[in-house]
Amino acid sequence: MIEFSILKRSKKSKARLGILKTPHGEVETPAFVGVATNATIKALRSDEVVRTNTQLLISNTYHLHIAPGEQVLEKAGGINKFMDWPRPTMTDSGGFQVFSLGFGRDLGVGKVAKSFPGKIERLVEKNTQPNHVKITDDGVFFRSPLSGKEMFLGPKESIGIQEKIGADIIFAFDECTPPGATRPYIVTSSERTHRWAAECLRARRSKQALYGIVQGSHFKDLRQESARIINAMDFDGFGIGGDLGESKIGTRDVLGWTLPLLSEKKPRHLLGIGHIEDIELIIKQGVDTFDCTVPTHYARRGVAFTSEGRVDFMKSNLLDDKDPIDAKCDCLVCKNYRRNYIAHLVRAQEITGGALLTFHNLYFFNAYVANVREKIKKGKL
RNA sequence: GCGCAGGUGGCGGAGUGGUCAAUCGCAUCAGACUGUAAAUCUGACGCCUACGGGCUACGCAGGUUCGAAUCCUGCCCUGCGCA
Repeated sequence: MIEFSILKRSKKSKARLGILKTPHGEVETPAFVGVATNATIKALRSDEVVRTNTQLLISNTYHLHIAPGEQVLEKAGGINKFMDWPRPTMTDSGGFQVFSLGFGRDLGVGKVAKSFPGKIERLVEKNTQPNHVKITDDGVFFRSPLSGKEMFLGPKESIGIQEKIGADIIFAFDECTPPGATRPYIVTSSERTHRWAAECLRARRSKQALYGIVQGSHFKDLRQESARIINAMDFDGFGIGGDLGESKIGTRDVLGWTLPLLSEKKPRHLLGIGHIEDIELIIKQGVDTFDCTVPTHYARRGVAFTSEGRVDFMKSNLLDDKDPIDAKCDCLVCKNYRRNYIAHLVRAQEITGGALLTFHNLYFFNAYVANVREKIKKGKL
């Protein structure tokens, strides 16, 4: 059960300022969503995550089903109580794992094609299957990369698991299609995703908000068709998933084709996109929420995002640097710690290094988006 | 002093006659990362290079051999044991 209200529509772009009300409180949109795949922002306590001003978290059906199992979360009283997180939550359906453990793994790529120049030498043709995942009309057979155990996830299974996990917002089970998939592949895959979307709606018993996911890769007509089909169903909001083209322009185009076809009254979530340089671009197209692993993931690799760009704390010259991570940041880490110490921790592989950078990066991303909201409010964006 | 073990690239440590500029790990350097198989992965890592290759190297100095990090002799050094 959610309520979404739009406070302001930009005159300069398709950006909108809104409030998303959930059983666990309100979210000011546009909002960054922290990725807590395994019911945690890796390296941080939930109370610390609150202090990064993260408003909303997304966890993962596939991972929590494998361990500890959704029953554990159900018995714990739902994911909020389980992880002592007081604010709103989402769960992804496992649709991304169809890709990441399937073609993504085979091809050695992520969902953003341009990140892997020259790597996608093999097109994914219709009727081909990935090596470690089997996609059928009813759902997907996975083999856990950790245990090797086989499991099946389809629309009904995903919804059943997500209901037990108990997030405020859940997603329809879809196939996140790989970059390099041919048009015939996308046609077949999208049809299946649409069928699954309808099944997810039928399967839902809870009062959780359910978002349908638009696919269609970088093909304009397929994206538009998918948007129309998903929009016609009784979803509470929308996810935009899959391959978003080979450049920022591609991403802008896909959103430009898709979002105007979706009901204005319902929130739109862009799945898995959000480098700093993407944020204004996607918000200007009318995205309300978006999640991205980048701030947390890069933090554990020793990279901080700052007002001056990325800073790699593995570089030895930072051992002599007595400045904070970002002089313009007022997060707890920037107030209390200097670069030389963090560089030492990162280089010595001390977990505290990753934790401090995770805190800063999340704070920085949230502050960045808060500033974008401010710009919309002031009519600057 | 005697006995035993050993001295290999920044470090640890393989190799014990040719396929060795020398497995591997660490460190170092560079790159990647967008609904997290991810505190991960990839590459470089003696010197020079017109990228074909060339040069110097396995404690030091000699020797044996077509050929030595690998065998022999002497020396130096380290650890352990016994005096």
